[in-house]
Amino acid sequence: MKIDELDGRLLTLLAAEPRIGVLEASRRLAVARGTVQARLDRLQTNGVIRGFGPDVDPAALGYPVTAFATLEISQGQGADVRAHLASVPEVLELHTITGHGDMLCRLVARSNADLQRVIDRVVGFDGIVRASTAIVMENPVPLRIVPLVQQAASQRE
Amino acid sequence: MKIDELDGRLLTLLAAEPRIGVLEASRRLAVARGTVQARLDRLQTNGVIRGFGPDVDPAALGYPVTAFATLEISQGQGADVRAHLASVPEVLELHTITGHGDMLCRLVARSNADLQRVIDRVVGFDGIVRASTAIVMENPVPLRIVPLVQQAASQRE
DNA sequence: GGATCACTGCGCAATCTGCCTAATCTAAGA
DNA sequence: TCTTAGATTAGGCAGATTGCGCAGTGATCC
Repeated sequence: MKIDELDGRLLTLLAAEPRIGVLEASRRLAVARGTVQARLDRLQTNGVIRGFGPDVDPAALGYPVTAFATLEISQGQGADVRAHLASVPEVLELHTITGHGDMLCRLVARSNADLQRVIDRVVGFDGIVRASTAIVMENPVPLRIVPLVQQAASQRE
Repeated sequence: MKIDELDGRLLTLLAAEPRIGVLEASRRLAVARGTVQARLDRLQTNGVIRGFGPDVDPAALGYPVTAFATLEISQGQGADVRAHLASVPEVLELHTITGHGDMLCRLVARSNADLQRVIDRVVGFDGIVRASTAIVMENPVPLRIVPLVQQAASQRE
């Protein structure tokens, strides 16, 4: 979907201050309330905005350790492995990636020691041939979307 | 921070239907409005809830390709490399991970061909010794937090 | 026995939302 | 150039929600 400059400003504003309502947003953007409402509807209808889910910090919940695990899956076991990984709460996301049956998943744990337990649980499943884990030390760029939105918004086409 | 069962239900509810207000939430949870308000305040104060930023889908914005790149950084160049990566809109997040100056970043691109451009831009910087990229094919488990929240909420201690 | 803390149920003023209308603009097509 | 569909604006209205405060009540901890 094509995003224009106003959409970009709206998304940036919402990212910065998610709690503001439609009315306040329209004031900030210096447009009519109806316009903001229409833009929001359109952005949501087109799937640009998936929702406004609460952004929960695993660290604050007691899971300060994050890690990425690359898994090698044996042929034909993909579906089972996915179901298994989906059943582990500490698996925050899972991707299948290029490579011979490879998957990449993001894990969290209560401590480095606890990470061992999580990994054991993750890889202790038939079909997972090999696993290599990288522990996250710092997060210089937390998951962000604003720069991309602004690039998309400024792109004439 | 310790999360109890009510916090868990509240977070789960908010994740499922982010648009509902405090009043509606209190009805769903069968507690007083003030309680929900107090819980929300506490969760936000303690950093469990970082915010309610709009969840933007890069694919809907025209960036349907996601990839993870592992970068090897030469000693002492960390800060510069971080700044460089932070300046690239297509870099959605960046982590430093275990390994000798290794970093892991999530990228998006408009197409597989465009990904080449992004990668060139990312790695075309002094201090990046080596890079290996894995393209995401499927995303069986999108970034989620509810299972972890529920586990944390049910954990007596 | 206090004392503290969380929860409840209530109320009020101010604000916002959802929905609608009419007029104006704009950009693209005939 | 004229026409038309879509976007934007400025208002309006009823109803719902929010922010805030307060007293009463359990429950828990010393």
